[in-house]
Amino acid sequence: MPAETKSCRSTCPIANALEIVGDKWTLVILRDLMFRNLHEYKEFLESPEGIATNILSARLKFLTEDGIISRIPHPTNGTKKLYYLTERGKTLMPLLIEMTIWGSDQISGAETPPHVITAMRNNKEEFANQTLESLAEWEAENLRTL
Amino acid sequence: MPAETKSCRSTCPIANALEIVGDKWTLVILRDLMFRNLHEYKEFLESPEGIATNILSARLKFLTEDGIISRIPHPTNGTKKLYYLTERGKTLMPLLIEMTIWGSDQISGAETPPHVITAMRNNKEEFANQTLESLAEWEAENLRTL
DNA sequence: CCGGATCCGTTTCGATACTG
DNA sequence: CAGTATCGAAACGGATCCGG
Repeated sequence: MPAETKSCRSTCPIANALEIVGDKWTLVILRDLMFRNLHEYKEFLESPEGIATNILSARLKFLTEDGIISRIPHPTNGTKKLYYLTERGKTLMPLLIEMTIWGSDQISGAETPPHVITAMRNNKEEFANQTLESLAEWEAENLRTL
Repeated sequence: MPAETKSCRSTCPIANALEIVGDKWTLVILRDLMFRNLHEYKEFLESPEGIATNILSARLKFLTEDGIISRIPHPTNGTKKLYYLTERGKTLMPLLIEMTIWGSDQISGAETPPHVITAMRNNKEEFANQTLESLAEWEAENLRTL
């Protein structure tokens, strides 16, 4: 009995997400953009995971070419750039939220606040909306020129 | 306003998921286990992504040691083994579902059935339950000996 | 045959030094 | 400060070999 018939509708399009989701550093950058309000090259570098400069450059380039993020010159500081999520990039949020939830309750008893997580788990929608809102705030401040 | 206070509660535990989610081949195997009802070494090898034997071995080993999957000797064929998701492994399903959804509607207009996806998107719970059910069916047939 | 370990040529990654 | 060059380390893919 061919297994393909009963499950995996449409050849399991997970493959299309592998380039993004299957890469550790890409995920770290996306997390920083979504949940930590980071927008600068230097800020990404200082993330606890310790990404290297060439890796960061490569991933930012890939994400930009792929339409997940975009960038502008820093409004006041000419030497800096600001990176931010495109609308397409924001569609990855449910995925990142699931990652956060799963990562939270796997290290049970560790440094993870107990019921904050269950709250997040029960209010994914609200959590997503709050996060989107804070992204919108940042955009309102920094993307006026567009 | 320090960005850390308003978002990223609890130091963003995404990091805990990176070993699993940040690896392409691990995700491919998990997809095969969850959505394609594959349970044998050889079946994984034949997946369209084309994983190499040594890579497959390494990932299966890691996933086993990490408690995501488990394995038993094939009930009728002594030389084969059967791999299957543990309860812990099944907790990754929401994440894989989000990956599937995201992968589906990014390749817009491609080989993806149109409204099947939106149905899946609107019925994540149901889709998850259906999938869990089909996993349970398989277990009922193959894990009797436990 | 099947799972899987080992070896090897090639590619990719990543830490650091360096440049504009 | 953003990004590149370099170079050793690791991962990958493929083939082969081994044990049951």
